[in-house]
Amino acid sequence: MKTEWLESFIETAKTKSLSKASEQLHMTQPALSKQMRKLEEDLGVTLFIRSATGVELTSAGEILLQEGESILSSVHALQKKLVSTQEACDLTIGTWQSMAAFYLPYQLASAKDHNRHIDIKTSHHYYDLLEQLESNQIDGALFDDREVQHTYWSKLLFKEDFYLFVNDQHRLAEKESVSFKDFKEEPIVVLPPGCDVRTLVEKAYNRHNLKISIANEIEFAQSIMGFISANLGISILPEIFMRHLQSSNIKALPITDFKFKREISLVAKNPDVGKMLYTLFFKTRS
Amino acid sequence: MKTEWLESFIETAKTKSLSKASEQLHMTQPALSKQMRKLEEDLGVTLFIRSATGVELTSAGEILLQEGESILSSVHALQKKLVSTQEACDLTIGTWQSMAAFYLPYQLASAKDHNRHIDIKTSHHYYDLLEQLESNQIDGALFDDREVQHTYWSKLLFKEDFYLFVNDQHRLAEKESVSFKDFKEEPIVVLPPGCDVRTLVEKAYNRHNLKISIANEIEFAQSIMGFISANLGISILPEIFMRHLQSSNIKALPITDFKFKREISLVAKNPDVGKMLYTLFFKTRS
DNA sequence: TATGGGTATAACAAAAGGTTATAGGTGATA
DNA sequence: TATCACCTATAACCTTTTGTTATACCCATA
Repeated sequence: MKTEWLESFIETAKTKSLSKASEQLHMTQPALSKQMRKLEEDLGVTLFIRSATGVELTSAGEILLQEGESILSSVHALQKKLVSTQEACDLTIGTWQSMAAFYLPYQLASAKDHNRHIDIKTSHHYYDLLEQLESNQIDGALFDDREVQHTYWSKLLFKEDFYLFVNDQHRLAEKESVSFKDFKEEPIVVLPPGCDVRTLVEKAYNRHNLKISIANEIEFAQSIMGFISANLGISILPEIFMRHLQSSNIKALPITDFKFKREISLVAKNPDVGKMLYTLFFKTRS
Repeated sequence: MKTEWLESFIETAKTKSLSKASEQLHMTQPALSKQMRKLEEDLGVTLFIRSATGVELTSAGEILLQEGESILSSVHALQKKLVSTQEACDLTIGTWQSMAAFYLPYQLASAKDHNRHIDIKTSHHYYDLLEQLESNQIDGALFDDREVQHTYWSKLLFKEDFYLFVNDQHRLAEKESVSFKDFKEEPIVVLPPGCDVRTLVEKAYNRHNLKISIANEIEFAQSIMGFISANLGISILPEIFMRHLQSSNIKALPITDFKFKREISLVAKNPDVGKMLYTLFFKTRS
């Protein structure tokens, strides 16, 4: 049985007329006539006595009119409750600014059929993210958690390579690709410690027994791009920063001997919430 | 929203699996998958977290599982109540045996979509029918009520002519039609007084200033046919008796100067019940 | 007896709901 | 780590439902 039929029935019973009710219900009279036949068939009872002057209720119809309304209203109440409980748990995702700028919006946009509000909170450090997860300020976090001790639910989303970002006037800008020896002496602009990019870059330098020479430490990745654009420095950043680079004077060069990749995972305290976030926003759709 | 969706949801929530639930519900897994998407869309909430290992409920789903069952059961209870109140008022129709034999069964059969039990009670006299109407032993009666004083609801169903019924060996059997002068001397077999056929036949004789000559008075119309079939008499009966006459040795001849018609009406004490009976069983369908 | 308001039906178009076939993810296991 | 069993999602297709318009018919009434 359809609740819509019940609504139609109640209107029809009240107006004692299929034609009048059909106007109220914004449908045609034959459509309503069919609906009411369906309802009678479905319930197995005769609800109306139809005549050329309108319809009147049978005794079964009278009962349905009384009790149907209460059923309908409990359905509506339930629906309201469901929606509100869902709204009550609007979701907040914490991550780096780069992800918030270049990745998250697209993912959120790709999930059309959800009905939740998503907030995004950006951080500069692991421990900010972990703290916010622990205190339920955020429901999920996006970062490379391989070097981080935690007991949360986690799910790998994607891996990405690192590139050397240089101004197109830089001496290396002509090259197709670079290796550590090409720039090992050169100071680079880095993100602050506690961010996965910084950790991985340091690991890569260590692996080559090189000591990283830091030109500047900048919290906002966007500012690093500004530095490079002004030819004030170079930097090592993951692939995601290449987006929106087309019309700029910055080049991203593959680093042949940078063996590490960044692996962004979705981390959540509550596994159910994590799975839901994953399913709704990050699962690759065909 | 469809109650069927709710049932499907509950089964799915309980088995935590679309495939398993779909078996229980006797449908295919993709069909159930579609249903649950529809339900989510209709309610505007996410009910499941789907994964390759099955589904789990979101918090909205948990609530729906709890409260949905009670809604479903109240719907089922309501339906039961409706059916039983309708069954409680099974209908009884009173009429002559001829109507019960040649007319009523076809009318009842032609109304396929009702769901009531109809009883038929036969009588030989007006006052039996009226008494049973008054005492609610019958809900409706079929007879020609023009000569009967009553205050009930009434609705004309059809009119029919009278014919002279004779054995095919009878001297009049060769004629295409007859008039009163052809048989005015001949005694006829009649139904007892108090039945509309008898009343109308007497009126017709009176109109011609003839005195009816009664051969036999027989309560059961069927027995009259036996009399004629054995060539023991002739009779004046309405058209309805011509049904099932094909393979018999009885002929029905139009009576050219029999001006009266029988007018069978549906008579009911309660107008609503009358209208319902009319609508369900006697209204001419195109 | 024409007319206006009521319901039912026919014919058709659109939407919903089902089916099979198949893809692709996940976890257990050899 | 390859494979298998099992899960859900999607595509393509067919049938049923549900809506529309046009029209017939019934009935009360002016």
